[in-house]
Amino acid sequence: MEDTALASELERLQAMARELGARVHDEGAPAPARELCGALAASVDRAVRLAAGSNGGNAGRGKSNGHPRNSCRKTAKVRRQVRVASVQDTGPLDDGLSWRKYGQKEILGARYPRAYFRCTHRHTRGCQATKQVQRATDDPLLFDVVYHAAHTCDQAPTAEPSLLLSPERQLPASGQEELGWPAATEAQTIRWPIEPVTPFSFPSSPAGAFDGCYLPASSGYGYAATHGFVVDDMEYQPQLDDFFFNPSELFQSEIQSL
DNA sequence: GCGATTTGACCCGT
DNA sequence: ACGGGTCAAATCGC
Repeated sequence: MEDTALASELERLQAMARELGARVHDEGAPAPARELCGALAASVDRAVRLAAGSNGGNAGRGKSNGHPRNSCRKTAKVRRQVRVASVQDTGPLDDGLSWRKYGQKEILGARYPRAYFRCTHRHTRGCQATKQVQRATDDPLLFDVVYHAAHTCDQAPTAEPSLLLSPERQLPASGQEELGWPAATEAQTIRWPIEPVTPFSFPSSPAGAFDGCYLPASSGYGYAATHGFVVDDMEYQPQLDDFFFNPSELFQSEIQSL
């Protein structure tokens, strides 16, 4: 998406978030709903700032470690990069897929370490899917999630990208056509452990944990976060539109889960 | 006991 | 030599 279009969409989202907040407040919605709206507004504001910083095509991406991604020797394998915003600093990451953490490294110039995950079924089914998750230096509530390869095991992402805010910018034209990505898009939902000692300790989750709902009905982590996405992939646009035009439905499901 | 996580060591590309 | 990615033993939790 071009930057101007992105900015336009974000402005619309921002306006709707404010409108929603006003309505929720006026109609005496439950406190959790009002808090959620506030969190949404904060997340949108961050997204707008990021988009503003993306003029010239670098919306915070690649800034996390101070090095352009092209400098990474494995850049060619990068399939999708997703910048994820967590409104509240609670709850672990969960995308409905089964990931197993196999490493974590301090990255030069980055405040937070990078965590490495691979598919739980790597050995049993030979699934080569991996992802890297790193908290953004410039905004601790944002996460850069980089997916490598695609899941070749049977599991499919069950979490729909219900809160994709906006494509951040396009990936370099590095052969997405050969990815074999599942038809269902992947999404990240942030649930943080409260003030984690190590920034990345995302318990893997069994497929089906979300049951198609953007938030599970309950969680031992105490759901708090509304989750924003800033995605580097145009495939998310239809879901973006859904969110833009049906935000109330989304929040209804969230409120019910509280 | 089994599977997941942690973390230091090792490997590899630049 | 350095930095990023992965391995694998130790540890933890259910």
